[in-house]
Amino acid sequence: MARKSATLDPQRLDNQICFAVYSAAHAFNRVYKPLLDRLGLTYPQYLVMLVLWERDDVPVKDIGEKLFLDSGTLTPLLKRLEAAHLVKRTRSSEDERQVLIALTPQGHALKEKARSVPQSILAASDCTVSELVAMKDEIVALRDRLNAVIGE
Amino acid sequence: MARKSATLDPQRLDNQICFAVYSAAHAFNRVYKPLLDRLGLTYPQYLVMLVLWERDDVPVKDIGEKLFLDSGTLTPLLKRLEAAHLVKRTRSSEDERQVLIALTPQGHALKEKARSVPQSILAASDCTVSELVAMKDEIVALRDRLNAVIGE
DNA sequence: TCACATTTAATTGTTCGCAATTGAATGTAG
DNA sequence: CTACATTCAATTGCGAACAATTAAATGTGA
Repeated sequence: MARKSATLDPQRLDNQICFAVYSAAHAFNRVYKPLLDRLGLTYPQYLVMLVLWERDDVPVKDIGEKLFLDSGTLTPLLKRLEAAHLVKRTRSSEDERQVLIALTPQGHALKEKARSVPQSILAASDCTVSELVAMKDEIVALRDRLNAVIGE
Repeated sequence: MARKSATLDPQRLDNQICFAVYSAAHAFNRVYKPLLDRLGLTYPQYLVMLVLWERDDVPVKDIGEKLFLDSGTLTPLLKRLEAAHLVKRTRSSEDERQVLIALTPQGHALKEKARSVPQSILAASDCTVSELVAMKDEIVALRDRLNAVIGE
């Protein structure tokens, strides 16, 4: 068996894009932590709030589709947000299977307090906005190709 | 307040690179799942095995530094790998604080069975090796910049 | 040598993330 | 209208991930 050079060996940790993505996600999480602690949010909770700040009063399913999460993750998370008085959960009267998530006044107000978060992340990233946008678009395209394979 | 256009609003979910990375990591995990199920590994366990296939008989701390994980994550994970007879955990005689992780024969043998995993991922990614390598390098550079900020 | 700090893994408690299942509501084919 | 299938949220169980703490071993300075 021909020994592959280390820089090409596909079974080597440092050659795997998945590990790059995995470890970058954790690095982001650690940068976010102190910023979100001040808001009383975890990172996944922050993502849910981002969704709700764009459009309020949405069923759990819609949040799940945007974030690629299921009810097993969202139900307890949303209950914690409700316990923190940031959202209200009400069963839809039109379709009683659905639970609608609406922001409370405190939930709305938190958007202002969170306004500085993205620029702090940009600073920590230490690169230009256009570079980040380009990377983001590439990563999203890769993610969507991966998700397409899963759907088969 | 001037309303920002949606494509520039930094508080919008789809404009955030962190969400791109976060959701791509989950997409990778879902692609890996059926492949790793056949090996009896979870994705983090697979990462540990990748480390050990490169260098055996290493302390927990070294694994943690490579994967950016701490003992709170690794200790129970390594105990599960030990229960699956893939590794052996022995306290170092030179430095009794350290626990050395060594592959069992089954652990070594699993490397062959795992050989096809990277190419399956490459196929699912649906892009060229050079594109993936370029993206990987960009993401690693970003990760390292983020980790540098954390260390301050 | 002795006191003190550092290193290392383990432990505890909380929160994600997902598979699998459940149960209720809704949609649909005959 | 009645079966049957589908949709949706909730639940259960397991495996990460991490903060905070603990305990033991080792290193260091006076």
